[in-house]
Amino acid sequence: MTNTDIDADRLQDINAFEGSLAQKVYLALQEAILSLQFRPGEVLRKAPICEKLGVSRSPVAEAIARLANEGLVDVIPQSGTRVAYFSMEDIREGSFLRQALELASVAKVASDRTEDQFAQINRNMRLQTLLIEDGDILGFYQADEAFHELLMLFTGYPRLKAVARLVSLQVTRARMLLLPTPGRAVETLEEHRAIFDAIQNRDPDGAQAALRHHLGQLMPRIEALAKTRPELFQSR
Amino acid sequence: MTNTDIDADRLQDINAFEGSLAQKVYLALQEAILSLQFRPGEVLRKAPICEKLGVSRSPVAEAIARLANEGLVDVIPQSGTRVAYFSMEDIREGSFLRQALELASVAKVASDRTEDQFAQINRNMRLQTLLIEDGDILGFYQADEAFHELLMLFTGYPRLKAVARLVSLQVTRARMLLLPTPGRAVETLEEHRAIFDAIQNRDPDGAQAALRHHLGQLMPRIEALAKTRPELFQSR
DNA sequence: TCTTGTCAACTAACATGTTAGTCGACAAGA
DNA sequence: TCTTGTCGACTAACATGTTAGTTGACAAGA
Repeated sequence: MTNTDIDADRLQDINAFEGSLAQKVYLALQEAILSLQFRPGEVLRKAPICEKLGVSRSPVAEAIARLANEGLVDVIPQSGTRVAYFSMEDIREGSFLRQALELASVAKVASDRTEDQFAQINRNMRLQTLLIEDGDILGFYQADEAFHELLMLFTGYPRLKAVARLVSLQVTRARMLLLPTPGRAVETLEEHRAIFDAIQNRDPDGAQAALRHHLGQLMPRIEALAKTRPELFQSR
Repeated sequence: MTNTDIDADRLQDINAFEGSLAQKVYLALQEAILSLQFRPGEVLRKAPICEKLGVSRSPVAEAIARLANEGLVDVIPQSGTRVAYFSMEDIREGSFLRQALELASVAKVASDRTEDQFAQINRNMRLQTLLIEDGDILGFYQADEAFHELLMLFTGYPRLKAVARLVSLQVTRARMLLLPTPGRAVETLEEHRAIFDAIQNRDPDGAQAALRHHLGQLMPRIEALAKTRPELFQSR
């Protein structure tokens, strides 16, 4: 356990976020953890965080409690808090849960979609195509996320998106390690198109199959990371 | 909004639970809300709760924050906290999310189950049968829950059960209004048996279909409540 | 070199003090 | 009767004080 570094003050300004102080601190810390600015195993010290952000211990304590609940930090009572290591078990589970939710969503959307909803998905698909044509990988990444969010949004269940995000936070963090490539983007677009076609045809089973294939591409790429970057998966 | 009653001190002793003070208070309050001892619309006052439970405001505040996050209470900032009303939208969503998770689980279990796991499910099924033979409806209710928990447990994903519980808390609360009947218990057992048979035959699709049918029985019965007990679904 | 015991520094958890904002009762006026 | 404005009681959110428990460094002894 030589890796007991202390976190520095590489935190965004708190006012970049909105809500209560606790909410702001929570978002700032989560951002830092998910973007890997805070690395697995690093110790989170409350006092420096309070000082840096200019708030008292209460909102920081509440924020850390939420992060612990999400599994992004490990709290050792009466001792300390550290950024959670990657865990393949957690990531596999998160992937499974997310897939379960998205499969149910896409089936419902394929069945129940309105024409207006379809038009919005269509627009997103054309945007994806456009961004790939321009080689804007980062933009495509965002459109990709928007595509999945649209599917969940159109179920009409407002909490769905938040739940899906919650269960797959570890997956989201792990994805940060996968550098996006043009080749993979093209493949992704094709997989999205298969889902899109099934939705157009109001084919729930086809949409599920296409989505299952799409999401199935992710885990093998993350599994490979466990061997490339073993230090991030340490202990646990 | 004439229904601004104040909550009384009908709370379990805190030491019936374990964990930190905040955890104990959280569990005690959640218990009271889910069991409908605290009724929708009632105002939660911190001071009496602190006094009754013999703790300071900190753990109570943390407990209420968690309940708000789960949607069991509505916090009006700088004003007050009240027990959330039932909302058909919330309940439909919870049911959808739970079904999504359970469908994925049962398919995986039907595919991957070990003989030992099957034996445990088999034992639970025989227990259910036994309890119905004896007319022990309450016991059957618990075995029913254990049946579903086993399915989630055997996926090998430890958070699954907690997530499923989290997303369907409103459904759980609503179920408290459905008085269990011997007739429904017998039907339930038959539906469980269909799932069980598909698991025995390692038939994921069959298991999903059987589970879908089983879970599909619940929502219509809850929908009926919205007309029988409209006061609980008020406003929102 | 390897234990073992002590102790200081640090922490989470809890208690308590403070503040700004909301709500409802009630009175004054129309 | 109905509106309107004031004021006090209450609240969530935040700041700060307190406590008990853990950890790790280090020295004393084997």
